[in-house]
Amino acid sequence: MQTRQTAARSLKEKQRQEREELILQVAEEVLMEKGYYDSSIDEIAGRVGVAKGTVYLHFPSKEDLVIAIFARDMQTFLQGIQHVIALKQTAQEKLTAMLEYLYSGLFSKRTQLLYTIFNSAELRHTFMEKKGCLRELWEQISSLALALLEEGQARGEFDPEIPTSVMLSTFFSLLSPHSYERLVVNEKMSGEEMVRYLTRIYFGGVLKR
Amino acid sequence: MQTRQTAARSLKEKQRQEREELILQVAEEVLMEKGYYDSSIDEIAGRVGVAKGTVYLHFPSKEDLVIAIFARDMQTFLQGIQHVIALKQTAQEKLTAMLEYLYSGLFSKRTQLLYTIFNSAELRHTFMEKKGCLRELWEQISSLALALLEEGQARGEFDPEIPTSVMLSTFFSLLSPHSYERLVVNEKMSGEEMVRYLTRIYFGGVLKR
Amino acid sequence: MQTRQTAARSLKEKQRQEREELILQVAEEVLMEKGYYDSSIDEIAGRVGVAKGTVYLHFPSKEDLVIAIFARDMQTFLQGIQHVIALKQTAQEKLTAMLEYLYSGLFSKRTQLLYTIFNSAELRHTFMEKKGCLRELWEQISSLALALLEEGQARGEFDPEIPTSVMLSTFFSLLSPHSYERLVVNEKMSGEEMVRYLTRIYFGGVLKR
Amino acid sequence: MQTRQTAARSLKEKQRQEREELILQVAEEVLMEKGYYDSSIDEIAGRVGVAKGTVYLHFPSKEDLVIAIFARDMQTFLQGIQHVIALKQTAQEKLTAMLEYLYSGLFSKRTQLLYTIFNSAELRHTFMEKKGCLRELWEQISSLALALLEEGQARGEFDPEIPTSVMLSTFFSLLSPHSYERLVVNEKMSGEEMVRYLTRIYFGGVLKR
DNA sequence: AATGAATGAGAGTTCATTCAT
DNA sequence: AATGAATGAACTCTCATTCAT
Repeated sequence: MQTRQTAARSLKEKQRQEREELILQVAEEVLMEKGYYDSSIDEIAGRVGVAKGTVYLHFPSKEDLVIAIFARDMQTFLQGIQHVIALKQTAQEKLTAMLEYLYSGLFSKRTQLLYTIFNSAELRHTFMEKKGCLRELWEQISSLALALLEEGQARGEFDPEIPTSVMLSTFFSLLSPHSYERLVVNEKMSGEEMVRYLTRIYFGGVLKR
Repeated sequence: MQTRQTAARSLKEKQRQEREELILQVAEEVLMEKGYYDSSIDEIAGRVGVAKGTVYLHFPSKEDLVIAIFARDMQTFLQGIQHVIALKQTAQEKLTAMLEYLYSGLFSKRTQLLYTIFNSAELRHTFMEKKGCLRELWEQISSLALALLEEGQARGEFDPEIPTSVMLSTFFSLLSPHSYERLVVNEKMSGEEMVRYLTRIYFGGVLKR
Repeated sequence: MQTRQTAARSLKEKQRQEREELILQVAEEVLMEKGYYDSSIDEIAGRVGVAKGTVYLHFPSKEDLVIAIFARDMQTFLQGIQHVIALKQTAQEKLTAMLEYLYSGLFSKRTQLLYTIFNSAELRHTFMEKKGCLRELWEQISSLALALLEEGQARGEFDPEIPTSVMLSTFFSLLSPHSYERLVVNEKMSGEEMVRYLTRIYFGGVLKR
Repeated sequence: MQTRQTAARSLKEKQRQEREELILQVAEEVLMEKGYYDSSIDEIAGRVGVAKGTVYLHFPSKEDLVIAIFARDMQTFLQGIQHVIALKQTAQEKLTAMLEYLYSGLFSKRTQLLYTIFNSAELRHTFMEKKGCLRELWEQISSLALALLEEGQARGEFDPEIPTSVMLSTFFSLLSPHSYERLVVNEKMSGEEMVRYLTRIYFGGVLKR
């Protein structure tokens, strides 16, 4: 049986988490619009509709707020990826499913955000190469893809003369924010279609077969 | 006939241009070392050996200075690319030569710099989508590659089912700063070797032939 | 006869006072450890084990909390001093006993705290020269010593050519926190020994007798 | 012969030093009025009549500004003290001259300021016990007085049973800001008179001779 | 033309205080 | 009565930009 107090406490806790989630969402939006340096805590707080201090109640610094956003996204990625690759058989199918997942619907924007960080030397250093959990999460995602590439190579699916490290880098470079903006935003190509072409290039090359 | 005055004036003009060139070079170095937000006009002026105000005599704002750097780099790229592709026959050879040029020796760092800007939402907006000059240059470079892809496709070299816009995006995504750091900086792969693998993937795919 | 209600009320009142006392004790500790500006209500509440708001139920502001601490300490001092001087005969003995009391055992740290406040322009202004209570208490302690000095002077014990106001100031300056730290903390001199030397200087001067 | 340029440069340099001096003076005033924590760079800049940034042009941080103030004061003290003690013979005369110097005219307020810092545990730690030049300067002033006390004791002038470290601490405790405010500000005693009484107590004690 | 001192808006961060629950 | 989330003013510090010399 719940006492009134525990009920109240869990209500507060729930509200707290809702607010934290709201801050994370708004901060992610602002981050995607303006990038790390042009996003200010003032603006994030303003858009959420709380005072600046409230943001600091949930996240001890701007850096920590951004890390929380990325950690959440990467965890979502990791779980989603693990789920979708479990449904496929070959390495090629699994890698394709990974790409489809990363650039489908809701996640495409988040993927863009992550790319932005990874492609900026300064930010990558700040957020990935320090102790934090982000490095670890990235290594997990990265290892997952690498394992598939090695497995595929071992089984004779993939070109044995290309180092898997190159295959891996290329795999994650397939969709830069630049490409995304050009193809999906400007040329109105659907995400699915884009992924279809990208995987076709990745696996088969651009040459006529 | 030149009067003493016009001679003096042209000397000054020459010195002015030399100084401007020096500022551009130093600013590019600083930009590559520290990124856009951590580069300060103070540091650039300091390294050049002029006062801060002098930088503003040449470039009306930090933004304009950076635009000038990129414009110069992109012009160099454009000319270099035009030169190297003139020496090759097929579209594939020409595109390969383009990549080799972009990531060879001196230019690899500049290429990284450009990629960083293009892949950062906030900076791309600031530098590409506002004032025309950079956008126009990029379109030229981009058109050059696009023309090769279309030509190659028309001649039956390239897969006719992949839209050339996708081929183009993928072509320019081949080397992200992330890949560069991973492969060249961490794994000590040579630039040439990396380009060889990337073109092999680009043209032939990762599948076993 | 007490009704159940009044009994309950007095119980609550007792708990209230115990809590207030606990807050005072903890706040004093924190104050001694960190000084006025580096002590936060958050930390005090945290160490007491209550919420921040609860501290404000007892003390309307940080300033008032600190005033309450000092008022309590000064009242303790006043009573202690009155007690120890009652046991002595001459003015010199009584003053010596006062010093011994102030810097013995438990009180030395509180004395330091008071000195810190009194010797800081900003804090003295805030705490002594505004609201009356502390000022009044200090006047009482001060008057007690002054009366002894005047009495001693009248009886021919003390130098008649030194104004008692100067004797008084000097008396209270004998042990600055600076001296305390130097002699007791760094040089490991015992409190008693230090008081012995200080009174020797105060009463007899540093000259050879 | 001075060129126009060098003349201009030295003018600028002169103006720069004048401004720096003005900032130091104003900052010292504010510091004396409000103490370290309640002084803000905004207020100092405002009183000087410059923008906040200008203060940071001269001093890299609030801490450094305060250190500069103290360093300047302590250097002035050190030189003044060395000068006045050179004119006296015995240790007693020299120490008296030191006190007279420290609390005379212009310096009395600065002395108060230094005392405030020395008597606040937190500030002493920040400003004295780090690497800075302040510790060194203080050691020099302190050593000067200690040497006189030891010399006086060796020559039989001073009580051989009181450790010189105690004599030293007591010497520097003679005039606390508290005493100063009480005697000079409230009771309108002149600085000279006060020093006369203080030295009388210090050297001869308060007892009737 | 060249300087660099001066500016001041704006950043991240802290914390005493309030008040709905 | 007790809570602690929320507030927002105030802080130190930065740096692109201006302008008197």
